[in-house]
Amino acid sequence: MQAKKAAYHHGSLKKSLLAAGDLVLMEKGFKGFTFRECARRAGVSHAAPKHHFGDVTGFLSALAAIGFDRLTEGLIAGIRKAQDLDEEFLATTRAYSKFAEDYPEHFRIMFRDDLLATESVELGLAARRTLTELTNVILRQRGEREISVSELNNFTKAEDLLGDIVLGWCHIHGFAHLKLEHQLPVVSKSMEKKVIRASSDRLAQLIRRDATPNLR
Amino acid sequence: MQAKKAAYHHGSLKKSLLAAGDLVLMEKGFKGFTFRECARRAGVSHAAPKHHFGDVTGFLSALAAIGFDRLTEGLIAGIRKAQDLDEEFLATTRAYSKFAEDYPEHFRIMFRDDLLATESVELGLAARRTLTELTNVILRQRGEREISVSELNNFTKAEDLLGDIVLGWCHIHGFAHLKLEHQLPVVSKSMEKKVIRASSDRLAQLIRRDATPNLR
DNA sequence: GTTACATCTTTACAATGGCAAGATTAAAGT
DNA sequence: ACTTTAATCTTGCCATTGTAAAGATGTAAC
Repeated sequence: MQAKKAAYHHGSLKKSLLAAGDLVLMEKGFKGFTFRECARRAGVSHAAPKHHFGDVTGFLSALAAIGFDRLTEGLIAGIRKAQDLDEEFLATTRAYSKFAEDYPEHFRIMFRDDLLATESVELGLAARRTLTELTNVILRQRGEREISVSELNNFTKAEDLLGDIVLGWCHIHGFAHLKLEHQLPVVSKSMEKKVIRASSDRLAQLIRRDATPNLR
Repeated sequence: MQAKKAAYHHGSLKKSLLAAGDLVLMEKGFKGFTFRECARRAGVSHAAPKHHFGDVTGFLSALAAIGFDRLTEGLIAGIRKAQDLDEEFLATTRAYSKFAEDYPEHFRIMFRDDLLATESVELGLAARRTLTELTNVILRQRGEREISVSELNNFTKAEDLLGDIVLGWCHIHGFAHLKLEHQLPVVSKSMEKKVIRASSDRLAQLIRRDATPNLR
């Protein structure tokens, strides 16, 4: 039954290929990531993936979408652990950075516009789910009502809120990215912890301080 | 004389290869970037680059170093245009982002630890020159004395200052990166300008406000 | 039960990075 | 001046890759 026989029609090849690609990305990294290797692991011929993903770009987009979903989950889990609003922004920063640390190769392809099929709705939706989570972090800091994914578009038109989102996300993303690529001028692990706590807290303070007081 | 005859010994192949690689990166992007194409443009055989750069990693590192130097120059030029300290941080953010816009493929390889030879002193120095420039932006905001490249190591040990550098650089880098990869939730160009001005100014204010008052 | 379609394989092709062996030239000894 | 040594570049080679085309196989629709 679930013993994968060598049937001509695989049955769930798309899933198997994604699982294989996910592994290859983690084990061999983007450099060692090849279409053919993924096909080999899925136990099919090297041309099989074409029917499901088109070209490499399409395949990477699907893997990037998985990455975004994993990031979203990581953010939710990290936020849940935060005791109160004071710790939530720092928790978000940490969760975001932890994802980059745990899935560096995913993180890399997720933010590579040139390697992805930007028209992929699947990828777009996954990215929007992540953005919604980040937006809600900011909204809570501002003491405002949270939104759902479907409301995202309307909210990004408010200049005030958009400014806070950019302020927060740029910091969070910048830290995770610079750390991942070893560009941060930090000497020790403990120093890094102190620094990111300090800067996150200061930023959260700033966002809350400038928010309209009557709403919180 | 300077008419490049087909001499067996090119004379300045390293330079020519770098110039070729620079162009290929800009014209064809990282995806179309190949060792052989660069060799072709330089008018040498496909195996010639090996003597000068080893493998692709080494070659990309040299190109990344060029990118960092270009970024450093862009930062200096942008900062010079700023009228006063109030505008300097915003000017830095813009210059950094402008570099990412003008040289997207350079930007991409510059922050790809896995593609570069991290042991390259050339690359390390170029990156440190950029970091020094950014550090000085923060130092000026704090009303403190600027540093030279050689002093960089000592200064990154001060937790207080390091926090401000991380705060500033993460924002600057995060914005440039997210914008380059089209992940910013901005609707219009004008909106983007407003937002980045607002967030940069708020951040600069924060850095200055928390700096020790007696020093400025 | 036949026809259309989706899925997967096989084969082929041009291109790439890296290696090894050889050709050519410059430089350094002597 | 002559030889030797080392640096530089070429040629030829190999395994590997992504993509395309055509064929094989099974599924589903009619």
